[in-house]
Amino acid sequence: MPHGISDSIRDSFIKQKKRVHKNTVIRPFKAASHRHQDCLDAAIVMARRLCDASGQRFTRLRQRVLELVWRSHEPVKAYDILEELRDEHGAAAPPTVYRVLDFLRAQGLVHKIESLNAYVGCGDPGAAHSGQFLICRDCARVAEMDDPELRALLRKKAARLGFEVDGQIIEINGRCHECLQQKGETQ
Amino acid sequence: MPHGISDSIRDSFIKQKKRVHKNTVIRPFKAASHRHQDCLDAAIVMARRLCDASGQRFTRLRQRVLELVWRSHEPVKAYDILEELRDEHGAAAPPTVYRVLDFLRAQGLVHKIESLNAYVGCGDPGAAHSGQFLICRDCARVAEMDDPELRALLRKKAARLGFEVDGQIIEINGRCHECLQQKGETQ
DNA sequence: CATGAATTGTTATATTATAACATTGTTTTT
DNA sequence: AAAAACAATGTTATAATATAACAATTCATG
Repeated sequence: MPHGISDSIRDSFIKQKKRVHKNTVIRPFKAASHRHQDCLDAAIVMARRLCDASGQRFTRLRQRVLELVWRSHEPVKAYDILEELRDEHGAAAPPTVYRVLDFLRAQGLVHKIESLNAYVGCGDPGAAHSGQFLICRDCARVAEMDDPELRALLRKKAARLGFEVDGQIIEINGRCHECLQQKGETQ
Repeated sequence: MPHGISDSIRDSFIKQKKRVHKNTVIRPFKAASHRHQDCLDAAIVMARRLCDASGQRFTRLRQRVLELVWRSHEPVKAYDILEELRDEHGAAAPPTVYRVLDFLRAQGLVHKIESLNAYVGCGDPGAAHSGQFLICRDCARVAEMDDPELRALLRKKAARLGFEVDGQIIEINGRCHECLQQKGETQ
């Protein structure tokens, strides 16, 4: 673990590692009050660790794009990242962004939400997985699950047709807890 | 049931209706030898029925686009449809195609495969559903399931997070039975 | 510091989709 | 049947998403 990272981050980091095979929610809907800087910092720390471990270079550009993806819990569009990079950095063209996104996806640090053409940071980049996303139609935030039961059932149902699964895309639309509550209040 | 439709189509039509709530496979991988014209004819008959029933107009253009979507069991791209229309018909621009596809999707006659930006005919357009797709990476064909167990489990898992589901996108990548067999043979 | 490999920059273009308004076709009303 | 109202399609332009191909730079390593 690198120095200079707050205790709360180290704690959540450790908790996250412990929970990997118990808890299927790997990127929850966080309370509005949560300290998002911690999410961001933790994501960067994890990314650096993973890249170091696998001999990949976690360059300034890659870090910056990952930070932009983690700017919030809403999916981020490639061209929004591009615009931000241009503001900061002068040069930047679509391939810059897409290449970095491809890299981050290959490392499991970022997922693409196919139904939105947008990208979210992965809450558990250690384990390879394709993720199961809950997308709130009101606040636009995305939570990620990786539920083994779901994966197993899918595999079983597919197997009935003689189909061998090697990847799944699951994107669930609906309303998150917070938005449901708010809806209740205003009515 | 309209006249002039072959018995085999009527039979499969009836069978399909009977099976709706039993069988979760609503668009199987068909044997290479199947008479695809029957798939196509059945789709058109169903479409006309549904449109008649709901007071929508099943125009020549809409029928033609639906036929093109059903040209095979592989997903079809919007611009491929467009090109075909241009060949046949002279005038045609993107909005022509996208409007018709939107209409067909709204009627439940066609699904979009989000991960491919492509469209497939629905095997059970009567019941509203979002479908669960199996996509073969070798032959590119798509099968559709609508499995209540899967839907229920998803709903349950989402509910644990207080999330209310109102739509799901499930696209499974892998290899279909036929392609797995062929792979076995050649090795 | 030379070399090769990885990364990033640059230019151009492909692919997918929608906005906005004009025209045509079809019912419905009169 | 004419007019009004509405639905469907045509047309032009452009937005949004993504990749190809090649050049320049950076970086680890000998």
